[in-house]
Amino acid sequence: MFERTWFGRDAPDVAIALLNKLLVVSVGGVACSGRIIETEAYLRHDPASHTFNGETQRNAVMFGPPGHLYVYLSYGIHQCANVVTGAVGDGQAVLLRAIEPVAGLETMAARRGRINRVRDLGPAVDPDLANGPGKLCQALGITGDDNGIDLLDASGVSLRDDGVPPPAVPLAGPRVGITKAVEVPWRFRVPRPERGELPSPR
DNA sequence: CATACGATTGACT
DNA sequence: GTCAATCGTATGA
Repeated sequence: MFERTWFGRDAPDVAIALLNKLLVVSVGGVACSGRIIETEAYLRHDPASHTFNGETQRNAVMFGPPGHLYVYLSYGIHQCANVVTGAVGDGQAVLLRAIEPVAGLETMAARRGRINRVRDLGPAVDPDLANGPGKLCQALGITGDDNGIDLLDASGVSLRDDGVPPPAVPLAGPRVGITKAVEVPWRFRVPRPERGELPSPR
C-alpha cells in the first residue's frame, strides 16, 4: 500500500500527505488505530530539529532510510513518534502529533487511564484520548522499543490508506513547544470547520 | 564528572 | 492562566 519512495520526499510534503492516513498498532493480537489529523515537519538544517547538530546515537534513525519510525523520550516522561522522510543521510522526520481514534478505543482509554471518562461519555467522544504526541504514543502503546522499526514491515506499527485523501488545503501554522525557528509554519492539521478551523494558513 | 535543557502533559490557582 | 514532574542527551569542565 505504501512504498519506500512514498516516504522519500521532503518532510513538509510527507507531513501533509500523512493527514487522514490511518496509523495502526498491533500488540499481542490487539489492533488499535487512529486517523492522523495533525503532523509537524522537521528538516536537517532546521534549528528546531533533533538533527540540526548532526548525527548522534539518539537521532541515528532519522539519518537512516525513510519509512522507519523514530521514537524519542520527551521531557523524560513522554514518548513521541515520527516517520522518517527524505533520502538516507538527510536527517528528516515528521512528528505525529494527533490522531482521531478509530479502532481499539477501550484499549486506548485503558492505556491512557481514562476508563472512567469513557464509561461516562462513551468511547468515541473523549477529546483527550490521543490529541497530542505523547498521548498518541501512550494510547497506541508505542514505546522506545519501537524506535527504528520499519513501517513497511508487518511489525506492529504500520500505516494504512483507506481512501480518505489529505485535505485539499491543510491548516498550517507554527510548530508547538519549540524555542527555535518558532515562526516556520510546518505544523499541519486537518481542518475541522465545525470547530471553527477554517482551511486557510495564517 | 556536572549540569542545563527540552518536538509534553496534567494538575492546580 | 501558571507550574512541577522526570530523565536521556548533549555539552563542557
